[in-house]
Amino acid sequence: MRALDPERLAGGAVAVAPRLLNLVLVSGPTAGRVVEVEAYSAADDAASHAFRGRTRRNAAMYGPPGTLYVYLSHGVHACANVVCGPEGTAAAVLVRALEPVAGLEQMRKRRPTARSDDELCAGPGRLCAALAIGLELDGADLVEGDRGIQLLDDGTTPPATPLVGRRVGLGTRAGADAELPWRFGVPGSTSLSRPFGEQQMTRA
DNA sequence: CTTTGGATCGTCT
DNA sequence: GACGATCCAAAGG
Repeated sequence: MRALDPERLAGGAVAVAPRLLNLVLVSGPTAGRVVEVEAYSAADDAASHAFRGRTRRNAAMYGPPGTLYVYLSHGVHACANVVCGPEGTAAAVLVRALEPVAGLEQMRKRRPTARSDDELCAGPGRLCAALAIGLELDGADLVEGDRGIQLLDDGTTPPATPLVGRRVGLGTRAGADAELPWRFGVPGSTSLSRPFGEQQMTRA
């Protein structure tokens, strides 16, 4: 296990997102391997929280690459993003699913509704619950790991050919391009939030 | 299996 | 005052 090379966070959300696959997110005694992510560009992406400029909520997105951006979804679930470069552009990558690696006992206690270990971190809200990632961690430095949460490289390289698909759950915002293939996954993973490919349209 | 609606609250209009 | 980058349980086929 070694610290994340900052170079891996340079280059914009769409370029960075697939490169984050297979890194390990560690939060206290719990840890999971990143198996699914989504890119959120800023100025050119109506689906991004930073599309309309800086606000109190999205301030962390304007921090340096490697900053953790946590927001509350539907007043119920926290979702975690990794801010990437170039610094100040407010580009970020949403972590959508992890494969549980350590602290499974703790995760099961935090997520009693999970039917199997594969479901513990299979979803942006789910993984935050399993790793106890809350709003209080917004703005943490994932490279230094100063606040008990860190992104590490255990030597596993990103998949040469990641799964690619459309982003999930985009709102009905005018201008948001739901067709963009900005969702990436690790082929064969059994911890994805949902399948890739020409699948369901949970939104009409 | 698919579809539907409720929960719940910080943020922005 | 409206609305989610979601999750889950319940109801319907």
